[in-house]
Amino acid sequence: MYLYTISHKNPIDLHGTLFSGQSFMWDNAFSCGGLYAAVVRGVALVVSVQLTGELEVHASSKEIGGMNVPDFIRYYFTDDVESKGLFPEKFSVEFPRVWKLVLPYFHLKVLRQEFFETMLTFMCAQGIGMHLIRKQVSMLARTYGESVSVRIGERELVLYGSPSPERLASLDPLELSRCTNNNRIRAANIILSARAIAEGRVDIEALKDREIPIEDLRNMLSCAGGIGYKIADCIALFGIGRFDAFPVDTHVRQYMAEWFGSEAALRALTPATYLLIDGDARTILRPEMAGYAGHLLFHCWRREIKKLQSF
DNA sequence: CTCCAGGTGGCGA
DNA sequence: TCGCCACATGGA
Repeated sequence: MYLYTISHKNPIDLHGTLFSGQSFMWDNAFSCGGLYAAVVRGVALVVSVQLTGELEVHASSKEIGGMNVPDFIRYYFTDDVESKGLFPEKFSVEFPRVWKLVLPYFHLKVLRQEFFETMLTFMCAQGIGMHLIRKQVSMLARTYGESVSVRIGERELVLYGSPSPERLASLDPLELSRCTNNNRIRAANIILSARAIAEGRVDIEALKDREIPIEDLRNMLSCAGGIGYKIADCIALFGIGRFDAFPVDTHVRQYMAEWFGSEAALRALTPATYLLIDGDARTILRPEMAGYAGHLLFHCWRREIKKLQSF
């Protein structure tokens, strides 16, 4: 293991709500007591925040995806995204009550996670509670992911990476459904998507082209079975780093109605309604950062209003 | 028991 | 396009 002490510009707190996206849904990457551990691109990472505010990082390799560890960590935790610029200037004046509520959530970071890992975890996140989603993701990793054993001082940790498309491609839906809440339709859809990637029928690098308008990207991603607008936007936001993607789920719909008076958000979440709410959000938030800011609002809503404990 | 959870897709009117 | 319903499980 290699040890690094990494300075960063923006506040990063590994406690509680801090982690965004499926980072803390991803049970293999846990963040308890200020500690974060995960396998990223085959490299084991154990990260903790020091009293000085710096990050202490144990890594099983000096390099991750062609980057040195400190650079990768700052990239992965989106240290380049300034929390000050997430909301429009006038937001605090137009919505003072929401502004006051969301202020404590500015330390929350949306992570730049892997494409297939993001697709897999969010395909498991349909109409069920966070608890069950984590259970599926955890079981998928322990059953089909590659394990990496690491030693941090006296602590022995066994971490599991996200399953590769190749590993899942050859599975039978009935077998995989043991890890997908017994939902065979979901398992079959995951296998189909895994095959498409493993066989090179989906060009992931092409999807990462920043020139693609977000509505085009959403349409391209939602072509696959089991992926609608919401999951497509989640993949774009968390798996491609498209912070302009604004996933609308049951919680977002609720706060768009309650906090911002969106008429569309009062109606059932059909595809047409989805696009209307998306449009409303872009008039309230900075379009290019709508998803990132929306994610702070998402956790704020769940914790402060809905009083939910789970992340 | 009922309702809701980080939805999607098939169906009929 | 819109309203139901199945898919599956678990917690409040």
